[in-house]
Amino acid sequence: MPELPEVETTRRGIEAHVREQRIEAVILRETRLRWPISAEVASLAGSRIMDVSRRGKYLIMHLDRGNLIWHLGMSGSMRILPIGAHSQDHEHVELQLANGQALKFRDPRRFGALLYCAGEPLQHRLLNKLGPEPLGDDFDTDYLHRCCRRRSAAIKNVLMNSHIVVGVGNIYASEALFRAGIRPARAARRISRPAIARLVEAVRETLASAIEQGGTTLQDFTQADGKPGYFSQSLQVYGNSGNCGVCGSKIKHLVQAQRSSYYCPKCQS
DNA sequence: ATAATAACCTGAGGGC
DNA sequence: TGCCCTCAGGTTATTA
Repeated sequence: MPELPEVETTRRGIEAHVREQRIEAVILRETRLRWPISAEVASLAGSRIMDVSRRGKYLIMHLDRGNLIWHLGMSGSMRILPIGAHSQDHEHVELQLANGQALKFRDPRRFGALLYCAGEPLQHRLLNKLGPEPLGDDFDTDYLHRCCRRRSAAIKNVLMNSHIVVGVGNIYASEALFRAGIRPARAARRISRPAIARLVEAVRETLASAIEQGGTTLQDFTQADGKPGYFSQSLQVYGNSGNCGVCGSKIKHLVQAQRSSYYCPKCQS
């Protein structure tokens, strides 16, 4: 589920509630996530959360003793609720804080992860080979053009490769390609430099706009206060079985790397 | 190195 | 009502 905007929305939603808070108790109801939650996590009661940062789709809680690295997978979400609030199904992890609030991690499909990292979290093996942040200065036309120049893979698959650029998932890949006027199946090496420049801007604008609206809710995702993300209303092609809002053409659907893609055959080439 | 494919899970929705 | 099928925001490991 969550792509970069949803993860960033989550980070912003929980930050003020968890920052500087002591963890009074760690409750692990289900440790079988993407990787088993290690026993070290259970022994973090008494530690303090210094801050919450984000790298790609990972959330990083910096503690006074090590770090917690979270991933929301396909169906994960976090909420802040008073300790003792009624539990839902699939609330696998709960951090009870000194301020009386609990951070609850819910993930029906269990593709998410919670890892303990004693050292520098950005050096963790899952994070140390990630591509640049799409909203940062390192993601520019030169960079993406270099990545695409010799690749025969479809541009949508290139965009979704976290070793090339982080945070762009299945929804926003289709949306950004629509904004840039590029078909998702185009071979990356066949895309002109001006089109690459448009794509860089399209990715940035799409993600920034989605963050402003609290992300996109299709099924599972909620913000930390329980509200849905409102970018769903701004989707132009993803999940659209009707017509293009710009030209009226019927939106086309295809499957790439086992994922659904959508595009307008007239606006995108 | 790059590219394609299967795998990990639960739940919702449609057709019969 | 139930059963069977397909599909869903991600990413890693394995294989060509």
